[in-house]
Amino acid sequence: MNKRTLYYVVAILIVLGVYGYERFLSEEEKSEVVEEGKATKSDTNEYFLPTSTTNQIVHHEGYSLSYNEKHEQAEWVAYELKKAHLSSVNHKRPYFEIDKAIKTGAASWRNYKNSGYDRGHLCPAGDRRFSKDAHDETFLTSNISPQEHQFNSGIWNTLEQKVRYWARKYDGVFVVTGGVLKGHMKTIGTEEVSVPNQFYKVLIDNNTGKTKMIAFLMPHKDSRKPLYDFVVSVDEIEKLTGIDFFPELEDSLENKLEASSSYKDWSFN
DNA sequence: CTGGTGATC
DNA sequence: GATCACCAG
Repeated sequence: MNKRTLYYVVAILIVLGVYGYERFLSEEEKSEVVEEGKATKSDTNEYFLPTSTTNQIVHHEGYSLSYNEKHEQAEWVAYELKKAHLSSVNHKRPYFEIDKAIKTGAASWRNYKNSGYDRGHLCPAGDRRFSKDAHDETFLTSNISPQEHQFNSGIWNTLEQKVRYWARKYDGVFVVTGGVLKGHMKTIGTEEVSVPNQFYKVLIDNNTGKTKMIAFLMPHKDSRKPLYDFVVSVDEIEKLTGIDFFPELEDSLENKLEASSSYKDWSFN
């Protein structure tokens, strides 16, 4: 065998090897995560996971969530948005699927049909564009909440884009998002999916040396106010939702950061 | 980017 | 039900 042929054979073997490995990974994902919702998560993910008020945490490949059966949606969705996750690859939008990992039964997408409300992503599809699987995984019904289109495509979208900006600038952020599932709420569909009156987003950056947090609380309506007008302390969101956001942080650091509603460490430019 | 709807097979 | 074309903020 001459040298040229040898290189050719080696190249083929590498391609087949990578293909086989990806197949292996996708099989593993199917059996463990999508169907069973078992606890496969990164250490970072585990460290920053909030508490669940409903005792139903489900882990997917690209995000974890706590499902509230009564309100037929997640009380929080949490994921790490790494700088390396940011991608300009476009994927075709899939159909929403009922999340089989929710043991009490996740809401059907039919509840949203002709409801007048968007199927608003909690973990945005735009944050999971680095692979088709990660992107498609955001189209599970456990990852959506009814949102007014003007809100979703307006100030909420602006906030989501700002999060991507911060992920790029600060080399990744950890994100927790949800609707405030309290008080009187409108419902949609036969399963009575609650329409939150407020949405929140909590961010922590623990990888640029100094740990920093920022939290947003927004009324469920579009606004032309600047984003920083919606900054609140993490404590305020914990008080509203009953969720403890970063229980595994060292207590004195947690107390100090969660009490602050300062946004001086976060660039709004 | 964030989304929806109507026609078609 | 799946797809494609077309629509809006």
